[in-house]
Amino acid sequence: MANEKITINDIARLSGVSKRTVSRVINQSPKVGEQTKLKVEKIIEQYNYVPDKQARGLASSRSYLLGLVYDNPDALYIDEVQRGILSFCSKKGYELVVHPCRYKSTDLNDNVLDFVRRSKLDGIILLPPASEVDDLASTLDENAIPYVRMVSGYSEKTDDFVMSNDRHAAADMARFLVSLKHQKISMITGPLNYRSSKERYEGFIHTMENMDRALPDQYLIEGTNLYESGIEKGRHLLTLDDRPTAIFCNNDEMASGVLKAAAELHIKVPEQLSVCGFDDNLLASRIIPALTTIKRPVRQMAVYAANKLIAKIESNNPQAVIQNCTVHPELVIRDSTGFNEN
Amino acid sequence: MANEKITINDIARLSGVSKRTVSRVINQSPKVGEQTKLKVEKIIEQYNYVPDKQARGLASSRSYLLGLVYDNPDALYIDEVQRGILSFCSKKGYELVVHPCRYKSTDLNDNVLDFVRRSKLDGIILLPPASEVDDLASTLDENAIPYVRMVSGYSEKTDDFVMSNDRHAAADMARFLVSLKHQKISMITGPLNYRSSKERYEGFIHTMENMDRALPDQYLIEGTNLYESGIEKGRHLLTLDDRPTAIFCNNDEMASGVLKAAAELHIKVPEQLSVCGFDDNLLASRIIPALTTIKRPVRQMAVYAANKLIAKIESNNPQAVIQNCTVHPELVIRDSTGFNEN
DNA sequence: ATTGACATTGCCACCGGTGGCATAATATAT
DNA sequence: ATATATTATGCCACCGGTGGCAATGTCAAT
Repeated sequence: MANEKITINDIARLSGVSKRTVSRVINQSPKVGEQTKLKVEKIIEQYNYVPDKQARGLASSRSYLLGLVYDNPDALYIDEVQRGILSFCSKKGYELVVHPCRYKSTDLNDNVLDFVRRSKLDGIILLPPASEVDDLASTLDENAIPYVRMVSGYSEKTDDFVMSNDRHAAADMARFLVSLKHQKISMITGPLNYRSSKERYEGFIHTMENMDRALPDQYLIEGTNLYESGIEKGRHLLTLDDRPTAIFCNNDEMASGVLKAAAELHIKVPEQLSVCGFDDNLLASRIIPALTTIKRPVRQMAVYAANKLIAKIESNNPQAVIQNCTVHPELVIRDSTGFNEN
Repeated sequence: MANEKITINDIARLSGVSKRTVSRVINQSPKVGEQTKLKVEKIIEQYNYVPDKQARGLASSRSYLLGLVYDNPDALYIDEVQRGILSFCSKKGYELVVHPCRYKSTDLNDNVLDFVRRSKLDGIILLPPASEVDDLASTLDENAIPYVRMVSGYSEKTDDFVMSNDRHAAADMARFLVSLKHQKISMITGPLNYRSSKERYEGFIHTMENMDRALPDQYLIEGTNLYESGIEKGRHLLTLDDRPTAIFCNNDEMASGVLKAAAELHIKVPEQLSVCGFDDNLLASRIIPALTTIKRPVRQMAVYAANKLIAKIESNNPQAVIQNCTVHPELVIRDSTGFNEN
């Protein structure tokens, strides 16, 4: 099966047409006669011919390579995203090139531009928080580089976005905790300059306010999204004179930290304290007690993103791009939350 | 800075030599006059010229793309490997294309071959368990595709391997548990057809035997490396009439499962039971109690692998390849193990 | 029969590099 | 000085496709 490599010239000769016509068949050009097309396709099939990406790229300045740009320490999230993208793009004949970066670095724009140019990527997918940097998006626009941004929140300009409605999910969490009769509810937010953190924060506290349960200042703390931050802020909250009975964390990492702090202080979860997170990463189901959290359909988002990006690349008219891609995370109730006993 | 793209022809014209000579400079050919070389390099520098990978690839059948082939559900491991490889290969001008696969599928060989051909990859890195399939390695050899295999264990044919001495590390664990005065020690192995599982298994039980502490049959169980398997086998072991006081698991995933089972059965860790794993993935430090485990220097292995692969690709003589790459995992003692109290 | 419009196909240059060989320049031997 | 080896450089074809345009064929309209 794995013969010597066979080129467009071979196919042309074997099917008795010019290579240009074969090229047209490959690219599904409409201006090819029906029977010619069938004849060529048959030969292509028969010899298992696949066009050479490099040659194609050189001639048409395409590479059939997509880039994934991220600055996110959450390996579980990254892995899920990669698998989602690959599941879609590999069947479309694209491959995925990965590119971790430092989203805060001053040369982020140049760095990403370089990345795209060096491998002539056809387009890139941006993950938070890099996806939140509008300046980067502008630069990509200026250079006519197709891209899709995965973000939390929503935007009118849906063309370039795949969105997750974290705000709504955080509101669900607020209602859930209240339904468990908690009176003293606290939240450890992520860095509020991150869009996702802000969405979750606002969704949560606004809902609380609407139920006349506005969070007092000492119950509202900004963390860094890291485990260590969860421990630190957890310790702080749990040693307050009037400690909360429920803590909602911006992500599972910090929620794990809070569990750690609670364990140190011999506070029982969920009997004396309810803890919940956001993401539903692997940790959430493994840790003891298993975390009540919010599951983001990350893989689904990644599939949408790949779909959208390829649509953008392959169509010259932007209308062809699939429409609004918004995804709804949902509450997953496990063992770290319970009725308030007081 | 980001001018119109500048090609080898521009450089040739600007520096007053032929493009062939510029090509020689780029490729560090020795047959270029010293001052010519300097002159051209200066122009290249000045105009920030980078050769086009596709054109280069088309002409020389190289792509400057490396592939990463894996069938491993451990996202943390994969992420670490990716970052390790990238840290080395990006500065050498290579990019990384990722390719999850099903290592058991009957068309693994064809699948991987296809992957390599479609994108004309210069070489690939294989991760366990795919790296353990000798048949795949043979196929790659036959097709003259450069590759490096990351494996647990050792091999005489060090050329193609980056190895981790898991056997030795497992022996350390055996000695550690014995030093804690445990008498009834159990092991949940991974699937013994995996090389890594076998190495850890043998390192552990042989060391136990050498200390006259051979494991009785009922304390030796084969698991699947998955969390659920840890729960199931854990339950089984902990409900034996004469249950063990220490359980060594082939990986952290299963160790987490055992902790879960222990929690269900109200067995206190580490007071009544010591549990330990292998890998030191994120979970290990986050779970409560934090796991005693063995840390594999995964990133280091990945860097070695990239280094070795690129050396193979770039040199025609195999001697240039860096020598023996063996890495030594080490014991990390945390809170899930303690002195046997009986 | 002639012409024009349109659909189909082919020809050739070109994308940006590298390989092989010829040629020019310089050093060494006779 | 001349022949000979050695080094440095240039020329041209080629890698495997695509773009633009010309050529050919078909059919309806004049």
